[in-house]
Amino acid sequence: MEANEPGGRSARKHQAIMEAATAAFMAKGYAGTSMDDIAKQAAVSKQTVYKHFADKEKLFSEIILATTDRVEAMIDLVSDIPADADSLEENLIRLARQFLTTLNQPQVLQLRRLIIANADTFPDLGAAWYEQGFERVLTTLADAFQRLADQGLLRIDDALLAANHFSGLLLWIPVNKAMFHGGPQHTQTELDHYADAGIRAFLAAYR
Amino acid sequence: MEANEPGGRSARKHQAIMEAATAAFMAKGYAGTSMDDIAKQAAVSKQTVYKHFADKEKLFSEIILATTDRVEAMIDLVSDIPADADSLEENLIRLARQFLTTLNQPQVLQLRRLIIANADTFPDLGAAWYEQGFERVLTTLADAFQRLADQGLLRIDDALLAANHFSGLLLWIPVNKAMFHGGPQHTQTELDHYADAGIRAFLAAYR
DNA sequence: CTTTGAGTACTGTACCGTCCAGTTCTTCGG
DNA sequence: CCGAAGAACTGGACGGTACAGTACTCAAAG
Repeated sequence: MEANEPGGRSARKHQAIMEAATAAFMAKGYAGTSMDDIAKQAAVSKQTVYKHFADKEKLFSEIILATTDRVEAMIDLVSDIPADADSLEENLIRLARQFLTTLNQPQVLQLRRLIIANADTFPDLGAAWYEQGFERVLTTLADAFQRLADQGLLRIDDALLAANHFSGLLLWIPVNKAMFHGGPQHTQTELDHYADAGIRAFLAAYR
Repeated sequence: MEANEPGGRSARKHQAIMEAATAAFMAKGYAGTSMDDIAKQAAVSKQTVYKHFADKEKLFSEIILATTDRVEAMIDLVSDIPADADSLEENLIRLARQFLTTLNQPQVLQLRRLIIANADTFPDLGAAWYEQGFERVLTTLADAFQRLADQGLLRIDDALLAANHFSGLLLWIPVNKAMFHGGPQHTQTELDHYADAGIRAFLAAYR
């Protein structure tokens, strides 16, 4: 046999189910995805799915919580802003553009929609994802802003509030538009424009 | 006979179905609501429901589109900002507080979630609601800002962008939090705090 | 040889949309 | 004002389908 993936057969099946379920839920939503679909897509018998995950809800929960590790990239992105007075605007614009581009990826938007859509049925899940994903990025960003403030580059009372305003200025419009429409609605050029304008307003308020 | 509601029997039934369906969809989502539920809740036979609405999708569409008239109140709210230099901040804060309070009503949040959750299945519906609800308020707000700018009270290049920034500063955090959790998460005091802080940042950027 | 999985049939349930037989409301001619 | 034609409504049953989760047999991995 091919020892493609490490970690025994069972672990490989587990992985395959996770990946198939993630793709399926993302594409067709919770109610729109059947356990047969997932089993078929994972090239696995339905019995095996139920061996690894008690029921559909458990499977969904694990899928969603497993995605929170994707925020690590965002954390890294916002954690180190160079403390250089001359190039502050330039650096923030670069950060803002990456911020916007990352959060406008179809996968990210789809995940957002998936969680929001099922926040009624899985309130704990939505709350957990908000705290472990959303708020972690915000507090990290707030820390970075606080450092810039300590060095006199920004004028900030409440760093967390500043981080909130930062993301609100950048994200409110494009993310909302994407939420109500099927998917991303903006070209890279438009996103960059939002980023530039947002940073201009942010610096006018906080420098 | 009691002539409770005007318009013949048929019109009354139509109304009852609309109301019951709205309540049911809001509470339990599209997939979670059965046509039998709606009929029962409206005190109407299922046959009658299908007499008035071709199928479940049509019913849902009409329900959602009927809610766009609620934005009239918002339009009125933002359309007339007093052009008084001395009390500009005060007036904007009052506007911001009403803005936030209105959009944090459970019904409004629930409606948002309902539309977002089904934007995959009903893309036209999401787009229509975004344009007729969301964007109408934004353009009205932009017009109001433009008038203030013409009178020298604000310094604005792109009025629509300013309106976007206005709402982003105010709404991003509380609305997002509410989207991921079950319902509203904030006390009136917290909302007012967000409003005050948002306006402070807005005026720092645009006055 | 034991554990795990494949394949598949099966149970029970939920629900959309239709049909029908009988009842109630509305309307309109007389 | 009266009473019949006709439209709308009721209530329940039904067909068809989809799907969560289980049961069971047989093959294969370790």
